[in-house]
Amino acid sequence: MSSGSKQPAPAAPAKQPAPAAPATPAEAVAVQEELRELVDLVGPGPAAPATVAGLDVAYAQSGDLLAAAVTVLDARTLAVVDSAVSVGRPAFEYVPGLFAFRELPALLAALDRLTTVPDLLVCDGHGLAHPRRFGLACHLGVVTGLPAIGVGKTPLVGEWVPPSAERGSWSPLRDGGEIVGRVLRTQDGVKPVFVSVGHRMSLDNATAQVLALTPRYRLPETTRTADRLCRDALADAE
DNA sequence: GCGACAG
DNA sequence: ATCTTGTCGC
Repeated sequence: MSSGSKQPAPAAPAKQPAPAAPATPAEAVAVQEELRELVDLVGPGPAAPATVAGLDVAYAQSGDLLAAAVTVLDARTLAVVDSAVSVGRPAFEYVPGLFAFRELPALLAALDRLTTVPDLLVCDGHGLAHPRRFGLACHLGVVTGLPAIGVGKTPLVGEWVPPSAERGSWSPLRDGGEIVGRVLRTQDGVKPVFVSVGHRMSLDNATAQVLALTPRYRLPETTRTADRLCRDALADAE
């Protein structure tokens, strides 16, 4: 578009030029230290997103092949309206705290294949609830410019007390003197999940979105549909 | 030194 | 993440 267009430029979320892929854990840490400054902690993010994306990755037994999937759900009906997959190799060894570098390239490739742009990314892993406050959800949020939240099944950092047994109850996840997320009960009597902000979202809104995505099961429908898709894609690839 | 450690 | 049998419960 020329600078003489009638309309002002759309307020497109600023994508972040992807830094070179790190080759060593030390380089990966340096990338995190650099990108963490770009995380938007204010949000508050969309109160009523039209579409919400789920991202997940499945690995082959051999460990040298993976399939990444993104499913986009209508936030109101939770029906899948778009999806994409990408098969590849793990881009990094698995190191707790550097987990994102393994799956990021494949996840970004899958995101690129979508025909729509989701209003929110729901990631399988943590956001701020990370040793350097830059988990997968922050990384994906900063690189895509999209609002993002992290939903982890097990803790990585922090201390907490179990929330009461009813769906919707939560307790703060604390680490190093700060609140980095929430331990949220998504169904009565099930193990809680660990919700944290990724990018351009408030913790309150992140919690609300996760509850809206868990009408029946412990994990968000976004995660469930993406999990099924990447498993199927991996089976086809083998 | 020992234990913990997203997926 | 993935490897794994049965089992308890709706």
